[in-house]
Amino acid sequence: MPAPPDAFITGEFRRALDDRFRLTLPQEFASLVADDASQTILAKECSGCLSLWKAADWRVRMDDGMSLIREKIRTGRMEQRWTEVQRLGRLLSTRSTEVKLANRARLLIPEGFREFLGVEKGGDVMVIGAVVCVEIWHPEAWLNQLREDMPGFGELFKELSG
Amino acid sequence: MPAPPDAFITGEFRRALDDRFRLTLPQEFASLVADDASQTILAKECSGCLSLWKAADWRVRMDDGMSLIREKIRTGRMEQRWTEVQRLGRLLSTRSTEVKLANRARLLIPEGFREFLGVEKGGDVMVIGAVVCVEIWHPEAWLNQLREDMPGFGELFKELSG
DNA sequence: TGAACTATTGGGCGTGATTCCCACGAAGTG
DNA sequence: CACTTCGTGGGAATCACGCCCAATAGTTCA
Repeated sequence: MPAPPDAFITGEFRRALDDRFRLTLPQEFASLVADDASQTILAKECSGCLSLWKAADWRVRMDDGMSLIREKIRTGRMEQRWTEVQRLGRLLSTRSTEVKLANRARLLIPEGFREFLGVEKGGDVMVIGAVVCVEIWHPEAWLNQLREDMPGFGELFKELSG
Repeated sequence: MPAPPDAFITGEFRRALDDRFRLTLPQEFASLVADDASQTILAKECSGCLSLWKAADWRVRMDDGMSLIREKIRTGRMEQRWTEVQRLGRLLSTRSTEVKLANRARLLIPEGFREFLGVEKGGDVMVIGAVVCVEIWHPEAWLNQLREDMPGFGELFKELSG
């Protein structure tokens, strides 16, 4: 990530979804992933997990394919790349969307992301600070993830901090 | 791409065809693929998928392809391929039509395109922004496409379709 | 301990989006 | 000509979402 002046995003919370699929983020998270206009990027990570990003950070993360497309389009040279652009564009569309937080911290999970998260209306989710973004987990998926990742924590921490 | 710095077309929506094979586009898409006279190009992409283009963009896309072929023909590098060229010519004819968006951003899917899309009247379709065009997918075909393009999301589909 | 705040949650309501459904007219058929 | 099919237009019920406020719960500060 681009050395953000922002603090690391950390913490773990249990939250419940509305019957309208609204989720109020812990206020401290909201300010870290939203811009002044309360806009953020909501993305699909893996089954049972969504993530929230500052638009700028998300763009950086996506840059693999997208910036290339942007360039091609800008310069109008796209010869044989049309279908490729279409394909990536398609994926960009399913993968993420921009959303606005109401009341500074309330997120409406859009259709399409609900099924992906796999939580019923009114159900619980885990909201996790993942340093560079906020993750929203289906409780069970979260447990599985933990079981899988925890043993490697010490190793990973050493690797990333050393 | 034409100079007009049109915004990326993105977004994913589920929509229903009405009993007469009409599809109301998400209004944000309508203006991005239609000109002032509400005309757009409807094209066949692959079985289960149609696409909508601004006429200008479609022309550019075709020309990019055509000029390549023209070049090959001109330089005589088409020897054995004539039957294929012929086949291509044939396909070009059915590949696209110009359609007019009626009243409420409503698109009548013409005969010939219906079977290609493979959705019954009243059935659901997915409407996807593919950056340079809008795509209309048969739900099943869309899932298959995702499975193919996003193997990482593998588990999801097991759950969603199971 | 109590008052003042803040964070979180639940729900009302208005507006616009999406559907469902029907009417009208042109075209096709026997 | 009676009857059916299809393209078109539009009315209207329904639904979803944005906006806002009220109630509750939890914390901080005198």
